[in-house]
Amino acid sequence: MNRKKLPPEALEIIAARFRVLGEPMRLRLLIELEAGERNVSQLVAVTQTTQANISRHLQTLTDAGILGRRKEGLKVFYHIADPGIFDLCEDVCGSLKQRIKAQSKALAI
Amino acid sequence: MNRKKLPPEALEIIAARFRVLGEPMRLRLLIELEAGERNVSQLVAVTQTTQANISRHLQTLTDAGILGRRKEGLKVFYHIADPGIFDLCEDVCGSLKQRIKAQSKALAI
DNA sequence: TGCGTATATACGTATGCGCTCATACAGTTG
DNA sequence: CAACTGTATGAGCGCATACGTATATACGCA
Repeated sequence: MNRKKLPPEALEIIAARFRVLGEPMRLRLLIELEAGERNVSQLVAVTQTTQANISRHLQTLTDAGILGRRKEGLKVFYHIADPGIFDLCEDVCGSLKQRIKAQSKALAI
Repeated sequence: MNRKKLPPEALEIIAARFRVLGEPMRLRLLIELEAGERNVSQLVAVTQTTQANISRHLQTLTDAGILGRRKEGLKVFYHIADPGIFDLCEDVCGSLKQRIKAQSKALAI
């Protein structure tokens, strides 16, 4: 890909995507939803924070196209709409592991 | 990978990694450095911002293990230390393209 | 040693965002 | 309709951080 040609707006869009994933609570929600769809109350119960907070994070993730929603009566079920997200996490984890390993070797631990 | 078992600290570390990539200016620097190592002045010239600002971003990227530095006299040359970063960007771009395509289809453009 | 250049850092400011509380909205049930 | 449950949202607070200005540090050279 011709990255050098990317205009500033494109960079901003890409950066925004990264920022969405830059919150532990949102990663927590994604991991929880990887096992299957959940409604808001279920997620609140698992994450031990406010329902308002969860709702906002879910909205952020949905706006980013990462989650999808489905209403069923009073409840709203969220699910992973872009599974590619987990490849990203995998890459990051791999990268981090490699760095830790290199540091360990450097310190001769 | 057993993501469900990831403790909060691990999530914070991963999120921090994403946050580092969540700034357009830093992405700009990474793209510039993809073509080869550059010193600070060269990067300042290309990015049209303050030298102080560039220095800080370079430090952030270096602390994250994404960049490496090499001093040569007065100049400090930075280079990509973790090329895996570009795979991440590639994934994000692919994900975004797919989403845009889906939206286009939905709107019958 | 003194001067100029390249880079880093201290400081203040502004902005964004995550969080909570309270409340509004939507849908179900009596 | 009233009462209740589940979810979204407005308002305000506090913190993190990107940015510019000014200054400090590191290095080469005369």
